[in-house]
Amino acid sequence: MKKRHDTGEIRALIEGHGLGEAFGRETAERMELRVYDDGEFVCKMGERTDGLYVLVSGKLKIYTLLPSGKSMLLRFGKAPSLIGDVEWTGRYPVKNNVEAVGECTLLFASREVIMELQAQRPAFLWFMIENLSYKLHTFGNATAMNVLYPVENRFASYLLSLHELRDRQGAADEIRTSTLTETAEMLGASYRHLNRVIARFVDEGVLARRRGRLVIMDEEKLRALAGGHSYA
Amino acid sequence: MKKRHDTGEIRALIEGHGLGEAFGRETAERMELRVYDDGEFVCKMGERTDGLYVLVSGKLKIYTLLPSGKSMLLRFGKAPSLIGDVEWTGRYPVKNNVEAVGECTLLFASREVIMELQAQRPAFLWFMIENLSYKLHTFGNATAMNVLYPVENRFASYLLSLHELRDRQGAADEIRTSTLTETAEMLGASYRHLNRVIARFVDEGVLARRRGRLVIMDEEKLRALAGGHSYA
DNA sequence: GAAGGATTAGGACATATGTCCTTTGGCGGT
DNA sequence: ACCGCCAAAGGACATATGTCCTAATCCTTC
Repeated sequence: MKKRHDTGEIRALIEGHGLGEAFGRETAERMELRVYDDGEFVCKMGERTDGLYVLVSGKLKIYTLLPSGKSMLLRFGKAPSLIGDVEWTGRYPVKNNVEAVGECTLLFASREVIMELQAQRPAFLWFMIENLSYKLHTFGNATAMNVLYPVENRFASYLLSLHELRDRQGAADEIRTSTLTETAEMLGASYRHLNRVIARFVDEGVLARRRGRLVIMDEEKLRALAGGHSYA
Repeated sequence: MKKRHDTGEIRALIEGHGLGEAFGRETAERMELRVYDDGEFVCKMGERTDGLYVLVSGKLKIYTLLPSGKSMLLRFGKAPSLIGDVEWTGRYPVKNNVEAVGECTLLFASREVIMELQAQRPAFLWFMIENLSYKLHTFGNATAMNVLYPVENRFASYLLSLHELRDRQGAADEIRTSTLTETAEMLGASYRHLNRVIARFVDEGVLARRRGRLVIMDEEKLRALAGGHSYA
């Protein structure tokens, strides 16, 4: 992770993402820019956050590790997503892993700066409230999806999320599934089962395997399988 | 649902639940007390809330209805639990059903009153933020539980939640399972399957069936089955 | 380019859970 | 007391998913 302190750039990013109202003028000078490489962690479970992050470019994978040792994908974060909003009050430890998927840039404001400049500003507090509300509101959907829908649908949704990401980055035609084992964990399923699902998809012409990678053959069918739900 | 406007009583409840700081002095006069009977709805999915509620006595069952027609238990709310905190900004429609389990009393402040008296008070905004953070923090656990654990464990947890409720109300020894079909829906399982699980529990001496009702025979085993997770 | 480890692919079998259907028993209404 | 309905109880069978194992592949390193 690399840090930058270009106040002009930070100011531009804040304005560009419509955050000018939430963060006052002066805050920009005290914020920094943090750039993460693919696979780097913005924060890990159990740690304490040092402040508040705003994703301004790239995509984040947010997931949790369970006592059983399994992991579960919660969602993907895209700009301008707040990270550490649950924890920045200092009351809770980090509960989920946040990992960069491709290069990511985040704005960062330390807890001290926020407490000093923002803690009494209603505009900022409102911003936090609306963001938290939004998360709670959408989180419900994700939960329902996890409980209700079989792996088949969740996997379709997962693929589409990555697919959209790919489009934005103009990368190759293949899905970036670091490893299928890992993907299986994301979905809270066993590798074996995911494999079965993939086999079925290939059978039905939705996917194709190419040298171990997956290629989407029929985006329409995939979208139908995802059933309107999305991790993105 | 019955309303009351006893300002003295409201003030006492606010103080008694440590909410004095969050709500200013003047707000009490503009709040009301709403009493719900067992089974009544505090709010239903899709409706708009009229304001913010604080549960001060009784227990609430919070669940959601899914497009597939199934329902899923999210959690039980106990005092002093905020209801409508996600929706009160008016940005989102109600997403979950909130139903009284036994008689419940809630403090109520309309959106107008809040906007007029609280929207610019950092103390209130902080209160909301901390509450939302708390919910997001705990919600993660529930989700994990739903995805990870089989019906057997979730049901054990559900029974214990109701059991604790019963203790507090000093009611009979039987579990209040309005109907097993409904319970099954709460757990996101089919009635048939829940029935199988119950049969197994009876086999193992954890539960007993008595005239269609269930009786806990071995609370220890039940607690072990719940594995430390709880909907309460 | 061969050895070794990781990753993928898939067979065999067990468990979790769903759907459909039948029987039984309790309880209100006549 | 009789009827009829609804919830409870459970059989039969299908699907979803897990665990354990084995074989084929790919990639890295020596």
